[in-house]
Amino acid sequence: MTNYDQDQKVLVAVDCIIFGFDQNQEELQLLLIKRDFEPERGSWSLMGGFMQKNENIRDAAARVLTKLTGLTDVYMEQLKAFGKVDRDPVERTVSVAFCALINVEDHDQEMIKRYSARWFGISEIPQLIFDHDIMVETAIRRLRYRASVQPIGFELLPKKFTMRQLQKLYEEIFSEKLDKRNFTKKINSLDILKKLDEKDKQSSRKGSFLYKFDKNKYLNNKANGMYFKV
Amino acid sequence: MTNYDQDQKVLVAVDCIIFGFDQNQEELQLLLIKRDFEPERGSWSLMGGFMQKNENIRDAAARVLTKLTGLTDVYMEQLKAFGKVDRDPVERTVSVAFCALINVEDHDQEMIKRYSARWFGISEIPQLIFDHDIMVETAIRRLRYRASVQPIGFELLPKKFTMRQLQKLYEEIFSEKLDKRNFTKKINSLDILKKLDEKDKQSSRKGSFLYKFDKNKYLNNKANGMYFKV
DNA sequence: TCAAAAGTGTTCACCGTACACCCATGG
DNA sequence: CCATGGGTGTACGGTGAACACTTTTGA
Repeated sequence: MTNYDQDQKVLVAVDCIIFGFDQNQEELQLLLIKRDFEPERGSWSLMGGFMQKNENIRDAAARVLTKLTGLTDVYMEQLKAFGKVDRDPVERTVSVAFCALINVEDHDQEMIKRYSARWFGISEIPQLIFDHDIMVETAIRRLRYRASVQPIGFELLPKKFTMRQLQKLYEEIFSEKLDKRNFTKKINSLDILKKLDEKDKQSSRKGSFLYKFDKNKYLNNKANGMYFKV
Repeated sequence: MTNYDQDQKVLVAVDCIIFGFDQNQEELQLLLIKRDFEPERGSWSLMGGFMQKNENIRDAAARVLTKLTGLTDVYMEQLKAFGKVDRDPVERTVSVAFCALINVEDHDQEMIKRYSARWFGISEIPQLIFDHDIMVETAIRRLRYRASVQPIGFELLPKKFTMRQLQKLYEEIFSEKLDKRNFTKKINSLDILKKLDEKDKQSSRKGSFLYKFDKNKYLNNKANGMYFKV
């Protein structure tokens, strides 16, 4: 075995674009941390870390996510590598961005405080360090695409949710109002939900029925293809 | 400025999935090289190389592509990073895969010989080294998606082409037969081609009209959205 | 009894799909 | 004159999009 050129080694980082859906504000949000280290101490940033030499890159991203949220087994998707020479002022670093969808209820509030992290609505994201703003843009585009192709929204909701919550979530993802009747019709036609006998009374006097995502139904109907228009 | 942890540096490679469309065989093809160095000497492989420390990752991919084909200003799209610990047996290496679309007529035949490279139809791709087969799968999926969203096919054709060639190309990309009338109708409705007065007489006695991609028309109609069904 | 959200059906326009015949030409 | 590929139009069905009223119930 020959050895490769050793002079050109660089650091590989991972950065996590963490999406959540705030039930109360009915808002798609992003979890950002306030850096308490140089460079750019005090600026807002994605949660990141360095890939270890003996660690799969995907595992590195999962580790970093767990460090901030306490969550494991989270939906994660790699976006791409960001590799401009000067993207990190300290040293040449290639960063691989991952986008994660979490159920906000589940995550560890204490851990978040430890990193001075905060949720931001996707329409009010502050300026971010390095090329993190481009990563976020990329992530939102990917989320939209993914949501139009797979029933991915359920990752962002609690186990039980109402049709209205689901609709609000998709409205946030696609940044457009959807028609209540058309939405219900579409979702029902996909045949991937189980309607429960319970109602959620939080948001109205009448109450609205709760649903669960039914993975078995989904796997049977997988041939369906598109879920929503892009 | 603090310094990051220096122990974890790794090599970053780029690998190019190079697509071409063979006019004669009407086949979508992939350009592969026969490795004349260890490890895996003699095996088929994607063209790759290492990113230099002072080089944007995208530029590294372009450099590698030029090295093999002689071409510059080629359509390239990053797929993603591949970063399993053991993907390269020699040493920990993260590879970023790029997919490139080239016009086969333009490329440098001599250079290809120098690398013992060869074109393979996408349905007859040999076993590849490392995780290159997964990269190729990913690239084909991305090509399909991209072709359904952008008028990308023209990158693979000569400047002037017939409606039949374009159709064959899309048939290859989507691996399905398309109806001649529906195809023509669809393409015409997009209003992105300029019909020329010339005919190509190679494939029939009657001859078939040549077209050119009209970038101005395309940019004006960009709002169109989808191009083909996925 | 009233305010506020939940739930529900129909119509129309457009687009994707299926489908078959005539045309032009070189040999 | 004929074999070969090139070019063209129509009819149907499905899906997305627009649109408004009734129901429930806690205050």
